[in-house]
Amino acid sequence: MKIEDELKGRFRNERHKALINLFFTEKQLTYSMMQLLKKHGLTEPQYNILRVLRGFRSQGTSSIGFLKERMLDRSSDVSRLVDKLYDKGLVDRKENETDRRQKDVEITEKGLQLLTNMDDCELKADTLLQNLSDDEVNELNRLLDKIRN
Amino acid sequence: MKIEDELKGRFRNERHKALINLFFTEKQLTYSMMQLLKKHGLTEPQYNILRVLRGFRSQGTSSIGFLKERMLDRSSDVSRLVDKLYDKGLVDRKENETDRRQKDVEITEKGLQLLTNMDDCELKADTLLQNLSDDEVNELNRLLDKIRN
DNA sequence: CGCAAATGCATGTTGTAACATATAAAGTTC
DNA sequence: GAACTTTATATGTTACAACATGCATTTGCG
Repeated sequence: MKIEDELKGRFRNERHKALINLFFTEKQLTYSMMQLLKKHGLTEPQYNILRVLRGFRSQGTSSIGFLKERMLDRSSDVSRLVDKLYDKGLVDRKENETDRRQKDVEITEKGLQLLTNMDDCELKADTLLQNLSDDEVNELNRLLDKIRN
Repeated sequence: MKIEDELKGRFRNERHKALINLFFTEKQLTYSMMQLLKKHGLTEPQYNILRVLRGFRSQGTSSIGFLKERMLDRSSDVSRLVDKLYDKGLVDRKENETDRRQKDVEITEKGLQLLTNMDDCELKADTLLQNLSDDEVNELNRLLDKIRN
């Protein structure tokens, strides 16, 4: 459906429309993702952290700051997110030996298993853009990169 | 900057990257908008409501449900948003005469003046996509519409 | 070394999104 | 017109984002 109909609003110009369109589309996609994640008891930022931890597991533990850098939302409150994951037994946390300000965060076996069970999320995520052809996906990436410079 | 560098992550495929790219770009743009709005003491949904109220002013007052339909975020808690705007004297609110369940919401003079003073927000909003050509803006709109069907 | 600045993380506070539920009025059915 | 359903809005609760601040540790520099 076209955005004009969906929002029943008017736009100043195509540029304005594109901005709102971006916001609106993102909200819809985020909502779809969230519904999936909720089934597994995770929020989007929590899932994000687990995936980063798994991704960098071979390179050793990750500090809070390291995780923060890799979050979509840089203002993310990683300390408290890790708290939650720790409470659920999905990550481990200890003091770094050489820099005692840092915490070494690591995904647990339980966390890894959860991610494995969440394969459906990844599959679903890839279908969210199924209406686009491969070329269109590339074009979208190009345009989004360009927006941010 | 390309999204790979920004997030320092890896993506399963271009489709996955596009999804994250969309989320990430939206966050950046939202943040820019928010900073602007904050100068005027409004949040994005509050601003949104005021603009809708102004836009439909010639067609009479708006109900809460009418406003809800026109919000980006349909789950928006319009009742409480209107409360806030009412407290600030930016909108008026009275009971609808023919249907006493409904509330007639109306933007006040003060609200209209605030919007006028916020022209810079609109100008700025249009520059957020300034890196894109007109054709690219149209292409972006097309792709986003297509994502949502 | 001794001290100021920077860094890494934690925590307190405020506002708001998300969700469920409540309340009241209007519409529908018989 | 009584009973039920639907609609319009309000409110209660929980979790989390945003922002500021605090505290401990490390770093840099005279």
